[in-house]
Amino acid sequence: MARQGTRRPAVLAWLRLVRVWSHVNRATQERLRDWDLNVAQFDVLAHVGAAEGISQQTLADALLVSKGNVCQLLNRMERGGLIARCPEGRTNCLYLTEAGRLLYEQVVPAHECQLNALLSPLSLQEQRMLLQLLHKLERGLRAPADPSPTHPSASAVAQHE
Amino acid sequence: MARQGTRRPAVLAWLRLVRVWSHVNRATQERLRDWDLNVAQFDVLAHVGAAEGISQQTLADALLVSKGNVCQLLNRMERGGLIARCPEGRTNCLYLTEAGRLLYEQVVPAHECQLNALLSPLSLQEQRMLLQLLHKLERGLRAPADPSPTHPSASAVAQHE
DNA sequence: AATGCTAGGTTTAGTGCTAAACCTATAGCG
DNA sequence: CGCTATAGGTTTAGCACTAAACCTAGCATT
Repeated sequence: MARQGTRRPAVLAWLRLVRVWSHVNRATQERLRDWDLNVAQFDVLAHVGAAEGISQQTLADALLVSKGNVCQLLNRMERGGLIARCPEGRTNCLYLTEAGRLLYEQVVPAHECQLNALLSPLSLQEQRMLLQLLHKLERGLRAPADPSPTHPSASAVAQHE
Repeated sequence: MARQGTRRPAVLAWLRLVRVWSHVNRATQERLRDWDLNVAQFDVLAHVGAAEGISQQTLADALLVSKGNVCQLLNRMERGGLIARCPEGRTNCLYLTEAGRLLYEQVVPAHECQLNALLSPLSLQEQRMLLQLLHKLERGLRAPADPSPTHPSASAVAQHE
């Protein structure tokens, strides 16, 4: 309670990011219930719809979830008639069914629309700024063992203890 | 993937935000395993340590989780000797035990340090920019759902004690 | 061909969270 | 007082995800 003043921007930014994530996530979740989808299922639908023929493993990597999870998700969605597994060699290529594509073409624009609305407290320019910052951050995160620690901003790391 | 060009900044920003969230979350999770804590338990520890005497309900609201979840978390942490429930009226006031405070004073700075390192791809100024954008976004998100913005000034400062 | 290796997929045990029902002490009100 | 409503906490059923074991088809090497 005493150390509010000592909080670094990184910590505060993370707290806010978590809250924003949580809020948007919940809103999304609620909205998707209208189509009997949860967020993970939507992600599958959107991803397969945008890149048909993708394999389960690749899909799992793209969605940042385990392949076991993808397998279970697909079981349900296949049973629900949205997705088709098409064995090819030893991989399953994934495609939308008729129903799947129909749903895709409704729900994806709706979702993008909702996101647009949710982010509307920021102007377009601010959204682009946010996008850019997150992009930079993400690239930096993905290369943690970066052999070129060129940034003098490493002072951030060194300043503890 | 396919239709990148048609995507609005809001959608792209959200995708990036999710990836950043996921990455940092995982990194945090891994680090906390050294102390036999998961993220939720850490959050409880950090929050109670920063605001002792808080009630379970208030804690749940602050952590954006259900009170049932908090109850279960506290059961374990109480059994683990980190947290003490102190009944007062019909509410339970929460305090850290000796061991809890000891852990708190190790793990919270370490966590903040890790966050600092994780966000270090961004300069301090960029972190502040990010913080500001997220702050604005968060306020905007909370507003449409909440028709009574009774304390507009307080929300800016006293968010986290 | 026979052998072994590996990549893709599936299964399963276990964890963490939620929603919703449940319990109970207190507050409010007649 | 006594009765009800409700806020805080607990319990429970169920879902979503993971890690890790498992399975098996295809490939390489011999």
